[in-house]
Amino acid sequence: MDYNYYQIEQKWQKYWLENRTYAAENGSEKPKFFGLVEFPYPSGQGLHVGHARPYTAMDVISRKKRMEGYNVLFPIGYDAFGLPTENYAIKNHIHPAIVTETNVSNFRRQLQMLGYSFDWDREVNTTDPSYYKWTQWIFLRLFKKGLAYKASMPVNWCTSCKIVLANEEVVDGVCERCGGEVIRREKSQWMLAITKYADRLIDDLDDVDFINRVKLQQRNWIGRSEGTELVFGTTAGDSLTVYTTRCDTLFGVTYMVLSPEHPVLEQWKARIANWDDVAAYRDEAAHKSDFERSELNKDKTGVMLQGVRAVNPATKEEIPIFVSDYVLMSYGTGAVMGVPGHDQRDWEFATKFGLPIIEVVRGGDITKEAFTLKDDTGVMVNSGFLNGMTVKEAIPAMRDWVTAQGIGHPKTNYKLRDWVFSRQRYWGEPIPLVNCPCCGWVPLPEDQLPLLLPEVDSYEVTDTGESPLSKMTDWVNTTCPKCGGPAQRETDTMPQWAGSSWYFLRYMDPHNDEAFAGKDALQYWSPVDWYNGGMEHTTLHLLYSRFWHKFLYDEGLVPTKEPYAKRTSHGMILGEGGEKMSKSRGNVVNPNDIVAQYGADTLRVYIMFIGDFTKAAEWSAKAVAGCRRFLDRVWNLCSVVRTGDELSKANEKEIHRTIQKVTQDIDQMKFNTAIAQMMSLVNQMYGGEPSRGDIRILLQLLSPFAPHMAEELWQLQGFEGLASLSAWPEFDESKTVDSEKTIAVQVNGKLRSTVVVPADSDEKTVLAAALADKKIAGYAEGMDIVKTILVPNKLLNLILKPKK
RNA sequence: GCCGGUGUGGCGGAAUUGGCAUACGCAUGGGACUUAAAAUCCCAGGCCGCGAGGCAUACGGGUUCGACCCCCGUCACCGGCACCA
Repeated sequence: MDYNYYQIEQKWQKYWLENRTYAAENGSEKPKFFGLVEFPYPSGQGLHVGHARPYTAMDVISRKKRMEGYNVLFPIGYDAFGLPTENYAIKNHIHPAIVTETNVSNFRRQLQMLGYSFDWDREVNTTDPSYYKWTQWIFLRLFKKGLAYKASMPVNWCTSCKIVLANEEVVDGVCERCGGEVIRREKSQWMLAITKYADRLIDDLDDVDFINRVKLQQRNWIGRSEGTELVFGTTAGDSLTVYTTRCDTLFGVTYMVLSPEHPVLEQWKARIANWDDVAAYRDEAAHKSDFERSELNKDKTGVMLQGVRAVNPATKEEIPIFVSDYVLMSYGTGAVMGVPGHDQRDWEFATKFGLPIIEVVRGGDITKEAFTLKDDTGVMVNSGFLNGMTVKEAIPAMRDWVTAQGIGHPKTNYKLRDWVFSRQRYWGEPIPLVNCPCCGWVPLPEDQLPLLLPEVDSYEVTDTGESPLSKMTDWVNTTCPKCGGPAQRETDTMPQWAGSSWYFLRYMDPHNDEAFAGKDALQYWSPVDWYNGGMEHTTLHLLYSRFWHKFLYDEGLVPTKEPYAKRTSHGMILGEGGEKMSKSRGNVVNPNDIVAQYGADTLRVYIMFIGDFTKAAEWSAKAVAGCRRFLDRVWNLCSVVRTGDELSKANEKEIHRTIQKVTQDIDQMKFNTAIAQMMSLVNQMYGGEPSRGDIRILLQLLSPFAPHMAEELWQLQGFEGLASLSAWPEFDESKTVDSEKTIAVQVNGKLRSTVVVPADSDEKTVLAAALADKKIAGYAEGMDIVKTILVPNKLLNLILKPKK
């Protein structure tokens, strides 16, 4: 009988779906396992083999957990708000909801085609009003706690399309669609105060099992830095505050620099003799994009203020103040003290403008470059009371001094910025706030949620940069929920990150219309036990969702501080030739084609066998065929009805080893070696007659990887129930060991021969066996055995020296 | 520049508290079956050498009875951040 993968896969997919085989149970007495994969953005291109890798991996893990007796929640959904859909809708004059519907159907069909054991009763879709009701509800909680606020923020503005662009639409400083100039423009935006959670987002990483590079990347992204804020007096009679991590170098400060956006400039306008130059420099900086401003850090530019100078509090000397765009308004205080001897950027600036460079830490050659080491290498000089100290000693000494003088204090800064939460787009969650001339921003009452997206005629953004919703005057004009007076709705929508920040919670209780999820469901399923996803989501999605979850925890709405107990990450699937798969390169592999040609089980086995799960892997059409060959061999071996429910003598040992290896490897995501071991077992079984008992175990181990075939053969052999719900086999370690061992024999560290001895033989026995070996005897001839090293059951090393 | 990762046959990759390097698969060669081919099944193989043996885990050192593995240095590639004071 041939392996008819098409019929078999159709049959079992239909069976699983109709019988709700993999539905998770709320309120079960069983231990739970919540395995999570990143839900897809349902693009028009459909599922990509890149999706198949992480999805198959977590499916394998979930299927094994189910067989191990867990109540498994393995859900899927769609993160369906987003730009590509909106752009497609604009271009083709189709409502984005309809585009989404079509794409979702396609994704669902493809996911089912791959035999994933998702609980299809729990599918979620972020664009569904019954879902985004709760996204809006959580936003309002944030708003009520003061964590959502309005601020003027720069946006990317395409001067030719006259629209606001997302960062990813700005390519090399120009508009991705038209190539037009992109400038920074201030716009009032909703912000979320994620920086208030910065410390906890760092510190709580100690309590979760995330792979190290995720933790590191999040820590670096948050960028906590411990330093000092210092106040400098000015000749204008006011003061200027700077942030520094090197307060020890205060005696070496020879100038100050302000960011072009620094507000003090306006205050000093009347005093600044060269105001025209300063204003011109400021305008020029404003017209530079972020890209231009940060791209070339080679040449420092700036203008010295005429008429205002600062005073170094340590030396009491007057020093000049500059404006320069190498200082960022968005970090620290927007002003820095210039220490050209010990900061490379300051060194370049001072060299260009001919400013004095003072050495205050001895140890380098400051005529060539700044000396920046912060360890014990340098010694303080030219620094009054700090002289003779190391930098490590001088930092706290100076911090104490400025604190005592009342001109400074310790301060922690972060690179992390607050989250810009507004988008001037149609296809996103409406922000449920009303702007009332009397009451200000007023949240919609809960019973008015969800605030639905209105039907609009055009999804095009306006040429003023406002959201398309702003043209809907019927929708925009409303009454204030507080005072009943005329008021206007917010017309910006939420970013795509909103819906994905809490979706894992909805899976726990997806049909609840009283709450985003019920208390019992949250208590039972929290936290997510294992979340696998791409490294590209480390600093945005993963951080945002941890932030929301911590907020919900503070509100008493979820039971755990952290949403995910464990986070792992997969490598990318590259096209043949080792390049990233892309439409333009024409190297995209469509899962539909592979399934049509070889079947879903082959695709699953191949994508798990392709290489180390955590590393990038190159697609190989030939190697796919090899995996199909393996499944054919399994089919030919197992489609013959066998006899004997006990394990066969010939295969028993290898079977126990395989159970052990597959069990351990799946837990460590070493899927490739688990499959290699099953291949070896099958190779061995070809050498003899496997019993029905042998086959049973093989099918169970194979079931997570090739579930359709395993199920079919299970039925064919007449085993009870479903392979995928059978109890995961256990191994007996004592049955995995050999009674005889092959011992490597080395002479002076080089392998010279091998001998076979009973397991656990002592040194004497092994040595005797070794000396009985012709080759070893030859080496030992005329030599003294100086030393022997035995690694039990593995190796014997003889150290020989010529006899005297 | 800073942070992290990786480097093993013709190819994808195995092997870690330091103990037989190259499992498994692809490609290749040989054999069986076949009128023949495909498919299938079996066997072989790091490189050099007739052989004894020698040389091999990016490169150069070191520690060790013994190093793909640990330490020091160098190179290459990949990812993240990047004027963060």
